[in-house]
Amino acid sequence: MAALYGVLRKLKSRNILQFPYISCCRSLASVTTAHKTPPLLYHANKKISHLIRTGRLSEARALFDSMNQRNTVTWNSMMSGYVHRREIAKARQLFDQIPQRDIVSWNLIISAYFSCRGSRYVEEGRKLFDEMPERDCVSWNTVISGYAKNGRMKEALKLFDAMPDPNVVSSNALITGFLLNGDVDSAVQLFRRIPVRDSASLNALMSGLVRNGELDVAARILHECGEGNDGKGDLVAAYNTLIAGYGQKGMVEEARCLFDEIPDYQGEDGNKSERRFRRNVVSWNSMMMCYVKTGDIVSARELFDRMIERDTCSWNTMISGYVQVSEMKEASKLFMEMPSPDTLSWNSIISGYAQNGDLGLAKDFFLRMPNKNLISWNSVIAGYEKNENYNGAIELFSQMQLEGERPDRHTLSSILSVCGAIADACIVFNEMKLYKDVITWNAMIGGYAFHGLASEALELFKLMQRLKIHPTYITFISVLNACAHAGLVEEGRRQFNSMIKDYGIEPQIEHFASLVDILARQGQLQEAMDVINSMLFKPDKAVWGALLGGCRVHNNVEFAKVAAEALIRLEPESSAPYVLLYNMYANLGQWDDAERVRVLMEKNNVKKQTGYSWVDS
DNA sequence: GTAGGGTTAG
Repeated sequence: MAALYGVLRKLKSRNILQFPYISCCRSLASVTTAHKTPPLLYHANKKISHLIRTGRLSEARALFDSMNQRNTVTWNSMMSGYVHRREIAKARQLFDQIPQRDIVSWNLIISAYFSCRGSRYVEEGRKLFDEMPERDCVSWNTVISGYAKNGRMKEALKLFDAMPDPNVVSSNALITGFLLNGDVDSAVQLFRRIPVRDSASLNALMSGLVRNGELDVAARILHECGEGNDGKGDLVAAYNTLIAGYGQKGMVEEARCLFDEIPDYQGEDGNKSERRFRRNVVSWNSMMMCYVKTGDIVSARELFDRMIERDTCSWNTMISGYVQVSEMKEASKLFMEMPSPDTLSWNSIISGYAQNGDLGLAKDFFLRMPNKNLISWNSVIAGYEKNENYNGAIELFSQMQLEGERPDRHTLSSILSVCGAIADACIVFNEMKLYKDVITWNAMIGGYAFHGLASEALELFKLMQRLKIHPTYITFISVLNACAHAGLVEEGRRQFNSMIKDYGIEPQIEHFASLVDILARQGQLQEAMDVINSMLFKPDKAVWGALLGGCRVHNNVEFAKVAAEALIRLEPESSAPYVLLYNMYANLGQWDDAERVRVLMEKNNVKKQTGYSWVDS
């Protein structure tokens, strides 16, 4: 046994036969651990990992704390629970306490740091990687994919060149990274250079190409890889990705063609059936989703009825289809019929009732659901807002934060619109005596800011400060928004700094977006760009949108191009950035550039939405 | 117990 283990170790260090090795090693490891580890400890470890896999982290921790004997596997399992939840401080605490760390302990903590956004974490992860006493290929792959996921391809490539045995996993990570940055050519080139590709290589390439709107390239490569390949089993996932990609763009016919290319065979055929090229659940789900996207609920249902094996996602897709066309009866019928509804199923039903004006049922389901998440709250709050039940929305908004759920931009946009009837909101606010906490203050300030009543928002903020009510990061989003609307550059900067210095609130991406907005609106575009470059966050839609908005007002094509390209990369299907850029070029008489934008839009199959004009903006 | 890839909800 020991000799065999040694041989496998050597193979591993040379990176030969990754997958067989890993599966071999897993079974072997469990055999050896079972031999050496006392049975009680062995079973306790199993239980911890089971609890973590089923999301019962606190139970796992209780068991961990109660154990009087632990080995490194115990520590690592417990750590992995925190890593999964991105609770990095707790993971680190455990890591620092482990009596005997092994490579897995190091790999775990490093992967934790790299999976958090923000360069501070990346640097810490890298520091640990440099410090670790011994590395295996997982360590290298973790760091390379970590850099790639954070868009830092320079470092990723440098490590790729430096690693002792470059392998297919790190190549796949690089492909993903290139495509996150929109670098299609490099991704395709690297893909072609991989000596022995596996199914994940093709899948990484496919999903990236689809995200970048390069459906033609994706289709070509997919068919190239399929030719002369009789073990086509691995291709199904790639087909599924492209089918879904066509669906996103409403190209149902192309999707259906691909779907029909996969042999229609369902059910068991006894031996090694998994490796055969045939439709699986995901293929059916993806095709169904294409129909749902275009509102063709009949065709979707046809597929649903033909499926022999349905999973939760099949049910959810079908339910969301009925919700979309407001057939709540059928939606809830399926919900009742389905074997085990998950959080997503509940959320679909709740948002369905909420959107269709049945707040009572929406709230009923909401109260009954077992595991609420942020989207559950957002769905029901959005429902109250759309149905003009403002008090209800604000009440839920408060309740949500009392239960420790942190609002995001979806929540905020509902709650800001809630203050749509600003006079009503004001009355409600003044009448609230008992329940006026920081959250209601936030809602009110946000309401003023949203309606461009900047001085009212800032006044209220000052009053709040005088009353010694501690503002939160949400308060500052509204305050900064108010400054943006009122064109108060200096005030905005001052508030941004005061938030950090006086209140110790770390700026989030929303605050940066506001700051960029403030500067860009006043034409300080270089300063706005400097802010973007200085952020630890990867700029998102709001940030680039703010910059683009400023560019438009101040007719700055140079920065507009940068912002529009970034937006197109983030949301290739949205027509707004194309139209904006087109109009700017047209205004300046740069017709060649304008035409290029129009062609690009056509190539990406983006439909111009009503409400945007080619001529006037 | 650690690294890369496919479908669904606000």
